[in-house]
Amino acid sequence: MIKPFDKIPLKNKEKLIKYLRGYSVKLMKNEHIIDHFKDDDDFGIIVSGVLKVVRTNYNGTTTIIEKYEVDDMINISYISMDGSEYEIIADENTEILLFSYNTLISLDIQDKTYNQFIKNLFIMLNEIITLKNERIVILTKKTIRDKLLEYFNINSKKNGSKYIYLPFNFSDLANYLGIDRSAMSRELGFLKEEGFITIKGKRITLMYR
Amino acid sequence: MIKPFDKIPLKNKEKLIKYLRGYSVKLMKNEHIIDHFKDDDDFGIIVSGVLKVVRTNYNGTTTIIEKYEVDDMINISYISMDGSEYEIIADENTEILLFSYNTLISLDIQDKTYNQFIKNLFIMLNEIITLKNERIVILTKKTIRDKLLEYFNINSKKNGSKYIYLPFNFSDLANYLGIDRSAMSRELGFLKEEGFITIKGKRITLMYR
DNA sequence: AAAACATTGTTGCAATTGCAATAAATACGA
DNA sequence: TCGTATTTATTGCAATTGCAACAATGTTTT
Repeated sequence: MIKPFDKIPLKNKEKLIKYLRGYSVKLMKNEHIIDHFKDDDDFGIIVSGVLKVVRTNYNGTTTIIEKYEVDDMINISYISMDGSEYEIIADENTEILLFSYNTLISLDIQDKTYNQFIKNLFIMLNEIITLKNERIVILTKKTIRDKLLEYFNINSKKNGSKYIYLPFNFSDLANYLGIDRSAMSRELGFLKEEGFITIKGKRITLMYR
Repeated sequence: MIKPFDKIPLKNKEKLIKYLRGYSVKLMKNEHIIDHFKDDDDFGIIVSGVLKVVRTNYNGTTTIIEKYEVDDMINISYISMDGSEYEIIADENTEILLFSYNTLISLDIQDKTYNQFIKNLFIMLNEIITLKNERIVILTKKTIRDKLLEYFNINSKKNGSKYIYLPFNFSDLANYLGIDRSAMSRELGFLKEEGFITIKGKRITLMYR
């Protein structure tokens, strides 16, 4: 998996960051990013730690929408629009490198480091799109069962195995699939009963593969 | 809105395409793209015409998932995986420029045209991600009403107006929102009754703005 | 080890939704 | 303009789902 500064020597990296007027922000656990970034600086790279995007429900319960980890790229603008019900919060002490997206794309220089950086980001975006597409395919399925099976199939294909290791807990899975957790639990129960799957912790085995 | 070959003179563009071993494919209306591209060539740009991604239902009805028009970029690999229920079909006579994504990203040259091209694609991908995110936000809403209202809000914000002009028909809207068309029609009826919206053709007015 | 907290399982019930079938309205072509 | 095809509206009904409340299990902290 490619990273933002792959193939870029440390020295050049530092020059590049200066050039892009990137600056680092350090968040304590549970701090909100909104308090730190300026309007224009809508583009970040996680240097260390973890950021989570949470949605706070009308009744006060919060669910995690996404997680960003080291070397992930995050587009802050789409989440932090005013009136948004989403917030970006540090899940632990976290450092982010912030840029202005506009500065990034309006530079008109022929610089090897800069070009390599753009190219790395390009590749990363392409991977992100693949993931978003997968999620959209799942979310457009009509029933919980179909969503689960689609999720299973995609992930079983990915690692060429009938085993699936959930990268998060069942609560977050339900969230990712856009369904109620208890309803999902019920449906997983049916799938187990009918012999389609077995579950041990975060490992799901597809019996029909 | 940026295009793949912005800021690239025609002459350089032709050189670049040769360099990337891009080649053009012409599809007649209703032809499937699957018959034309090689495994490795998973990356295309629409030169003329329209491509549609359709999902064929178990009972034979097909729904349009996405449309690609001139200068749109299309990542074919994610759709054309075997066992996929999706197909890419020419909606009219269409010409596509096909590349190998791997060739594109593994080139290691310092060439102005090439770099500009990557940069353009980078910007385009970023826009695509914004759109995908919007759709995901909508799709994760629990009720039809909430999906509709979210869709309205996003689009009303976008053009800073209480009017929304649907870019497709209601059938495709239901599809975009991942819901049953008749159920959507019913809910739109309620929203009209309750005075939230009025509808005239493809124009929806938000009365609460 | 106990207590506090977090995650997962279960279930009744009401509300929402998909589905199917049909009617009405609109667009389109001969 | 008439007829045909496509799109949209309507509605009954069964199935699915979200919600709430609570139990059970697992994890972490003191």
